[in-house]
Amino acid sequence: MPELPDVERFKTYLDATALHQRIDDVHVENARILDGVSASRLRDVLKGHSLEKSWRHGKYLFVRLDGVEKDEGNTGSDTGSNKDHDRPVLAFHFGMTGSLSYFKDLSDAPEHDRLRLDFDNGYHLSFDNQRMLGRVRLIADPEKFIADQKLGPDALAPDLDRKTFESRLAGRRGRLKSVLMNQKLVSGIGNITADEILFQARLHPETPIDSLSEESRKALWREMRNVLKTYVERGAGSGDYSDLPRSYLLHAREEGASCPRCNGKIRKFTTAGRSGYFCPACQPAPE
DNA sequence: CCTATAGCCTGACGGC
DNA sequence: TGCCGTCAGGCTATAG
Repeated sequence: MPELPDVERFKTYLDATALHQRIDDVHVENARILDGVSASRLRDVLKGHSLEKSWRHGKYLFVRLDGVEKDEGNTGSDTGSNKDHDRPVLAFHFGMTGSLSYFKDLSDAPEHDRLRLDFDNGYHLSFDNQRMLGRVRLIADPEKFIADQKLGPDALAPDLDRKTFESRLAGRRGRLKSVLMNQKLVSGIGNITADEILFQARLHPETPIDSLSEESRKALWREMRNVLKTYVERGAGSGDYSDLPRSYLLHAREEGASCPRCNGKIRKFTTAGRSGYFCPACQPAPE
């Protein structure tokens, strides 16, 4: 499930619920979802601290910790350890399934609770991750993390402009859909939003990226921003995307469904092991 | 360097 | 009802 719009919703949710509360305890229900940090170290680092600020980059949700209590024996000398960049950051990635869940009663814990924080107000925050393809990390430097992962700029970053976008796609030879989903070029687009962007831009998913006309490249840029913004706005809150415009492909993700725009038949196809949908009439094959 | 393909995981669903 | 294959809103390691 979690693509850019979903992770944006998780950020809103976390901001509205779990910030600024002291973490009393940490439960790692399944250590498989941890990467680069042990359960005991994660607990040691989190305990007594609070979540202070979150932000999203592509499909990652970062959460900076703050020190509610100073470490023992580190009280006197102020060597700059209080600066933002010295505080560790939690990095959530949800994989194909998952979400965050904030609740009071443990009986309301999600079924696939993999990591749970207990706050001093009696509430809990759980990392819900059925298929365990998601990962939680503890990182020192988010900028470095993004650089190390070679992640491209966030697809909705305000300072990402069309020129930069196009320059990042330049020189690629792959098919349109797999290029859009390559997080190293632009971060945040997944299977659903890739299909939607291509549908709205009226581009065939298997168009070689290097064959796009100037006009098509403009449409691609425009619809990438439009579609992602629209998904974020309409999905905000519930994560129910049924309120998307009628002209959106999301309502017709089924072989043989009628195209929301031309009433032709929607077709199912497979690229890179992922199944997708498109309208052969609205999105004619290249050549 | 690049692109395309298995494999990782669990669970829901449809066909037999 | 039960079993089994398929498939799922992602990514990585590996092959070509």
